[in-house]
Amino acid sequence: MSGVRAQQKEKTRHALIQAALKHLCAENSFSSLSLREVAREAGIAPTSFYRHFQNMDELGLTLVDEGGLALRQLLRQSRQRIANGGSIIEVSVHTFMDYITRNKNIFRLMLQEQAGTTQELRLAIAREIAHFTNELRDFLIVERKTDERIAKAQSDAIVRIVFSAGADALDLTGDDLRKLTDQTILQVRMIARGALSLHNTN
Amino acid sequence: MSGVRAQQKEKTRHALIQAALKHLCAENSFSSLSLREVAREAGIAPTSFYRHFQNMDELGLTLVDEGGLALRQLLRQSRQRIANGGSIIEVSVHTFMDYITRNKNIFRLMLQEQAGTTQELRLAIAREIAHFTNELRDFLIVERKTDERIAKAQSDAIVRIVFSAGADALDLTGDDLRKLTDQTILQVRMIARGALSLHNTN
DNA sequence: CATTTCAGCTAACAAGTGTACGCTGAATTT
DNA sequence: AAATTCAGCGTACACTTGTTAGCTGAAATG
Repeated sequence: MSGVRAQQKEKTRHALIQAALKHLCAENSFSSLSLREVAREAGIAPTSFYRHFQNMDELGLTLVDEGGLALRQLLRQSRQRIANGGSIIEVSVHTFMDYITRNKNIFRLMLQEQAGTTQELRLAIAREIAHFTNELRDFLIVERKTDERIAKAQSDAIVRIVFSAGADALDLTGDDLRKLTDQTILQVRMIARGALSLHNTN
Repeated sequence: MSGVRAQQKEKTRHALIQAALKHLCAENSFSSLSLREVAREAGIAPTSFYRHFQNMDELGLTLVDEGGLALRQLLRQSRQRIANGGSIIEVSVHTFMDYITRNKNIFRLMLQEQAGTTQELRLAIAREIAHFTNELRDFLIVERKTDERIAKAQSDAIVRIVFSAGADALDLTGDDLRKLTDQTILQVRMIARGALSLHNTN
């Protein structure tokens, strides 16, 4: 029942995932990563790859799903920090930037394949982002009593800006990163204020 | 002096550019486009490609530059329409969406390679976007007397949102496209109002 | 008219790719 | 203890890729 065999299989599956992630950087996109490369890095024969994934796209899908999961967990932490008092905007943006700088490769994958070649991957990424947007929208409606149409546009705008800034954050460190983060916070504040203003006048 | 020869060369150079553009769609990214494919489509031998570009990256750079040029020209038109009266926000967003739907492939290229593998291309695209942002920022400072820091954040936010929405617009038509455009206008309004609000209180 | 230039060609290469096929041996099941 | 399963392997095949080297013939130059 312990499953020595299944355990070993899970292990090399993980090795494949790690191998793929390792090769993702500014110079190597996921779509330019070959099955053979991944297999080599993971220490198995190319043909053994098929024991774990039907093709590279399926591996990519797995990466996106795992990345999305990590993101959502972080968001939950973020919401807790807000519940304990603290600016929702500041905390959220900082949380997001932290996530990105600590999971650069997964985020890069999402950025690259968001406009990439494989429809399935594109959809998966769109789904992850929608997840993000919807949670924020619901928060705005329930906690902030925001009008639905406004809340939808507002959450969508915020997510777009934060993701876009996140893309730029990948190549920054230190003071530049701090500046970008501050500007992003300012921008999200703009949206929040603007939404409130439109809310009250319409 | 007429240059029958130079004329012919320019012609096949154009054919190469068109061939590359033709193959850009949701299913074929620029980075997955091979030199041989482009040459085949343009009707020349693979090796003749080198008579025009040193490598594929140089072709990509050319595409980005040409796309950026078209975009800037459109922006100028847009600004004229504003001078003749009309909401700057509405006109600008509509102009942008028009550009995208009419130049889908160039815009796709920019989206795909914005987070792509070739540094030179990435930088070129970043430059084009910065161009966009800077012109808007200057407009805000000069015409709208906006504080510089606010103007910078505001223009940056607007460009981020419009580009991001543009990416989604690529796959939409008819009513969906109209809805997205309307929402984008609303979002830009939010930012404008929020910027004004922050401007007056700080 | 003689010479030079040069866009485009063919042939060829080494390297890398995805994937089909069938084998092996250890883990698992019966 | 015998039978089955199956993760991983090696071999092999048919392609595609970028790039080199050298030729050709028409256009440009003097």
